Amino acid sequence: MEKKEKITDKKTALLDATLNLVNNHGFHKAPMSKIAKLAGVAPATIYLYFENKQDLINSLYLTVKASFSEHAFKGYEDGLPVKKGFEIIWYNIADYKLNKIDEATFLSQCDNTPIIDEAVAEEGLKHLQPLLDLWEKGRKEEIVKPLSNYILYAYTVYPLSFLLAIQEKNYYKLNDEMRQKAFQSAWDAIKI
Amino acid sequence: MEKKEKITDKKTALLDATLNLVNNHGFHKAPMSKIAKLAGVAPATIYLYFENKQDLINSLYLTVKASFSEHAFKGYEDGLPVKKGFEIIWYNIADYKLNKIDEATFLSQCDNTPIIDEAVAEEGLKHLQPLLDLWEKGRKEEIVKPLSNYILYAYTVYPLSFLLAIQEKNYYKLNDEMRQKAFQSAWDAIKI
DNA sequence: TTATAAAAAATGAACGTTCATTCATTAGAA
DNA sequence: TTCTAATGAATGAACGTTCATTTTTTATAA
Repeated sequence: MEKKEKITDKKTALLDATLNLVNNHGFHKAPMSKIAKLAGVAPATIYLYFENKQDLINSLYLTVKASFSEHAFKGYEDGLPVKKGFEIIWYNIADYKLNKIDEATFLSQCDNTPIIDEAVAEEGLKHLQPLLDLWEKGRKEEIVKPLSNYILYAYTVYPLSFLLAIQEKNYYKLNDEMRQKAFQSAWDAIKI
Repeated sequence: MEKKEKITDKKTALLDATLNLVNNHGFHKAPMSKIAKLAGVAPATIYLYFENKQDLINSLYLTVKASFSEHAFKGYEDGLPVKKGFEIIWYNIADYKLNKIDEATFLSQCDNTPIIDEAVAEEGLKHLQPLLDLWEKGRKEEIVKPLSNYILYAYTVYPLSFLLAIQEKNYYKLNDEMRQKAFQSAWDAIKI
């Protein structure tokens, strides 16, 4: 028990350190030596927990992606009305992107650069299935426009990445009122 | 005349090479030696045209951003009706993002990572002013929702980045019909 | 035009540094 | 004592950049 916890401890510290360094300085300025130092560990120790740097990055990506997906579907269940279900998921994602800033920023970076191995990136996509199912239902009920999942995603979830980036740069937080308006725009974009 | 052209030639070749390597393998796997080789030039030659690697990347960013902005406002003029003006600009941007794939992919990467110096990144933003002015007009005429420029951008232009990425990964091209539907969604998101 | 000198552009090898990774050794728990 | 986790110094490869030299272009004079 204790042993397991300790292992997780250092592993987590390493993942956290990597997240911070890659976010703030980019992959190319996040050397293993600095990651180790920030995690309070010797460089060689990294290799007890990860095969190499690429494995470290891939693991971080999958870890963060999993936490994101878990967040996205909190309180959601199949069978809810389409708009209600969509609202729940959308606000969950908004909360994650606008509060867990470091994690969300890192995901943005991974999705827009080739730093993650392709196979790993694809694995990260599978978590969104419930949302895709919901959209399918919405299309059948003619509540949602007959658009591909890609386009629906592009106009509802993806804009949140931009709002996150803006929020970070301007050091201001999107308040509840703005968030409601943003949701309305997302819904207007895809509703029939 | 000839001299000027030749200089531009090598500089252009270097920028092109950088664009390709950074796009396909990321900044950290785009060493100066490879950039030089791909441009058909000796490594030392790069330093005749650019101060260092950072300057090379910054220059590339500004060059591409300028070409993007030029494209965005082709055929647009002040005084057009808001929806018409927005349509022209939106389709221009869509054309750019979906056809000039390399350039657009590179811009995405720059906007989501810290590889560009902050001051340079801010300079790249100034080009969009006519669109911001148009939105201001739209808000005054109560055609466009009273949302900040950030949100309007997030729901109209930004989604195109996602569609670009998808198009790249799936090797399919968004046809005209899909493009029209995408425009409709963008407009639905922000119109009153 | 041709020959030659001066200037500019381009080069490839070399430099110092930084990096990811390894390994012999040590510290600590069982 | 035995075994595992952790270490810090060591290593070789790769990197960005520099520099002495060569090649190409331009300018000048015959």
